[in-house]
Order: sequence, then structure tokens, then C-alpha cells
Amino acid sequence: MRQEIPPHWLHPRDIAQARAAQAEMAARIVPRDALPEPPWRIGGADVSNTRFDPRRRVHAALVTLDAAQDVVAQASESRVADFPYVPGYLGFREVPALVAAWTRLHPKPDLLLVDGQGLAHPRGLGLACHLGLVLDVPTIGVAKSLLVGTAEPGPAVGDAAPILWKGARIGTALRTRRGARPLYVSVGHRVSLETAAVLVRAACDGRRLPVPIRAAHDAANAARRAGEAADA
DNA sequence: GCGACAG
DNA sequence: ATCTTGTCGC
Repeated sequence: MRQEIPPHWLHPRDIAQARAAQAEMAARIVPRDALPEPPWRIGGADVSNTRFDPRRRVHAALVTLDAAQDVVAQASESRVADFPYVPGYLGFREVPALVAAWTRLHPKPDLLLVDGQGLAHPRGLGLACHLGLVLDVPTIGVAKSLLVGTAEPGPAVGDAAPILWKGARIGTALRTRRGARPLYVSVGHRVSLETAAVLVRAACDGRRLPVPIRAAHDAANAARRAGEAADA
């Protein structure tokens, strides 16, 4: 339902304009539950990069799972990234390709688990927030490491600890697998932190990463291999 | 000024 | 993110 997406929200000319765009977007993030009625169809989003690629291509993938955690749809988009990888500005590199893939995903999920930070970001606008706002879809940030803040959850599966930064809580660190580093969950858009943590836990099946994220990761890698094969 | 730094 | 097999441990 999003009508007009300012061009610089997707294609800023430089870091200064990207920073300004993040401030504009951060002010529009809804950190509360604004979801359709459950049960929800959960989706996953991830992007794979071609190593040492002079063309700087990115391969974005989205998947939709049903209540049984089975993949019922997937879509991908391979293209040349028009923005470099800069910590804190990941969205400008990955969101454009993800948006393209989204238009071809059928059926679409009610909510997306995104491989990256949400509000646990230096300016409150991680990849999950960026994507959720542009698509106007509920999103949750699921990161494998911290960009800012600290958190130390207990060793048992299910143990959680707040991610603290500058005296405020910006997310939840979750132990999703024994002996493995925790996962860092934070609000993306239109979901509360409480709901985000509960859903991520429920989406795990014993491995460190939740099923939707793994499925998206696999799909992104498949798209990359296909693209690299079509090359040579 | 120095170090850190999602994917 | 990406390059990669076997191997150690529960």
C-alpha cells in the first residue's frame, strides 16, 4: 500500500544522502504489532554475494513457508549492486534486489524474517527495518552477530538476554542451539520485540538459524550458482 | 586519534 | 558475504 518511495531511500547518491534517508525512514518505523490475524505464513529473506566479482552482483531470495514449515514459494533476483557494502548501510545494497524478488513471490508471506539487524542498528534502521518499510510488510531482524550493543544469554536453548546499547534495550539475544553463538533478534517493522522473539524461537527446529532464514539462504545460494554457471 | 564494523 | 574436507565431540 506504500505509494511513493523517495528515490534516495533505495538509491542514494552517496553516504551522506543515505544517512539522511535512514533518518527519514527510522521516523516511520512501527515497533508494535500491526499484523493480520494469525495463523501467519512466515517468510525468509537473504542475499548471497559472488566472491571477487568485478561486477559486484548480489543474489536476493525470498521464501514463503506454510504452517508446517514447508517452502510453498520462492523468488530470487540477481543483479549488479549499485551501492557498496558499508557497515550500517547494508539496506542500500540489498533492498533493491529484494524488492524486485518480492514482486514475483506468490503467495506472499504475512511476515518476513530478515537476515540482518532491525532496530539494533546505530541509527535504528537495520536491513529488516529498511525492507519492511519499503514493502510495508511486517519484518523481524535476525542477525548472526552484533553491529552495536552487547548481550550475554545463558547456555540453555531458549535462554534470552536483552541487547543493551547506550542504556537502552534494542533487541533480544536468543540461544537457539546449545553450544552455538546466540542469534540477535530485533524489531524490523510492524512487530513488537516480544512477538519477534517468540516467533523466532518458534521458527527454530534445532539448528542455530530459524527454518525461514535457512531456506532463504539456500535459495540465494542457488540463484548465485545459477548465475555464475550462466556466465561461464 | 584509534578501533569496530550486520552481510 | 565468499573460499572448502575432514574431523572433533555430543
